[in-house]
Amino acid sequence: MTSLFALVDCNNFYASCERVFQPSLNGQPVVVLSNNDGCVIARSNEAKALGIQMGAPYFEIRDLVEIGDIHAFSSNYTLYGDMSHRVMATLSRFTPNIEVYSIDESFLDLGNFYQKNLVEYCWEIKHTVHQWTGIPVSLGVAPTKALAKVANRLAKKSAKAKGVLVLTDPYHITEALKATSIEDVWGVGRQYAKLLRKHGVNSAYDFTLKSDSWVKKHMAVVGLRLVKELRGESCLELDEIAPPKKGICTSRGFGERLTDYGQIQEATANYAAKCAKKLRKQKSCAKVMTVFIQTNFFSGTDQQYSNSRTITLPVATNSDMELIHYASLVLKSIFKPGYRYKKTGVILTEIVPQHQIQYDLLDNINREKHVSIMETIDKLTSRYGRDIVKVASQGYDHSWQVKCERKSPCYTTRLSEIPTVYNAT
DNA sequence: TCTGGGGTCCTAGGACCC
DNA sequence: TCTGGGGTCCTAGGACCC
Repeated sequence: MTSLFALVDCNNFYASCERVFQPSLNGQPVVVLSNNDGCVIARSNEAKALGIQMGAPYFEIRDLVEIGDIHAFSSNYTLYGDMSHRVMATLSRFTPNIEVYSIDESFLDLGNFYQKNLVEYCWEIKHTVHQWTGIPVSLGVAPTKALAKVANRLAKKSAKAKGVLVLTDPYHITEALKATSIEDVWGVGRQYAKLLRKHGVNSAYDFTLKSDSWVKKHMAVVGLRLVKELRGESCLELDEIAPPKKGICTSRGFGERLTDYGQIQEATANYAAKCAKKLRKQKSCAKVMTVFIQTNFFSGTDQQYSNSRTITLPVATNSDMELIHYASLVLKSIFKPGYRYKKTGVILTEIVPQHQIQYDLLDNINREKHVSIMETIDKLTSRYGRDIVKVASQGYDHSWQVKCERKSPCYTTRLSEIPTVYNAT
């Protein structure tokens, strides 16, 4: 049987989410900003047309925002996550086999759909998603995932395709590959693009003409898989079930530079609690923790310092109290006074299923109690909102928190309420 | 003044063992 | 003091993704 994949991609996803709830912004330039309102991470077509680049620092366009020529939003991941679920649920109606690849993209297995009128089916998918969720999507269909990516990109670019492109016959596939420059190929980043250009590879088509041995030598097995996919040989399967994460990280820049240890400690405690929550969500515990701290690399005037330390925990855990405790200890050991800090983060690795923990004979923590406390906290927060209950060292001042001055309401989910502080001792 | 955050996979090289 | 080779495990770093 021949394989066939559709790549469904939400157009300008974050910007589209904002527009669903403010339809007056349709046809207007809209951008969404990164944490701290630092730079542009999503743009509507109108914003792209104004020449605003991905990653452009916000201060470069602030004037245009202030006079109302561009509408800018702080990122609102609660809203985008919920909208993403709605889109994916809608897509699941169209095939039993779907891989949610990222917050705004899915691969659909259409292997059994060759006999269908594929173009018509794609249009039906596109219309239904738009009607049910308000989000515009584009579809690219082809015999491999890498080719479906190529098709999807052209579907968006081409005025004729209008968001749907089915690539099944060899002639059209070749034409599509010729029309795709090498840096636009999925899996070819800046370094590989440079290397390939140096060797005369300017398009995806040129790439398919390179020998397997050349590709393997310069781009290892990942590159080899990619070039085969572009030639139409399917090497990447549909991964329907997301495997549990092997590393979990929470880090953020502060709203302003911090020098005070207490504030940095509070931020770090909150990041540790966020990591713990992500662990519990996938029913895992972590055995190794890294904490890092850094000043602002971009500053030409500030004294620079950065450091990190990794520790192995006595017993793998997903408890807020325990992870906060260790994160605070590690932070203390790497914090040096006298610097203006920009960012800290907590990274957890050696992640194991929570029912497979190696206990330690010398362990004197009442783990059953921790588990039941965390279950209670999770229930309360899912019912009454994030931060309704927390560990005392997480504080409630939050002067370190990221700036998000232009955030839209969480239209589709419950709002947080006033926090109650839980004492962990 | 202002420049994101969270992941994955692969490889080379060193340490260590027999 | 010199003489090997092969295997495994771990880590750091590089490449990529959205």
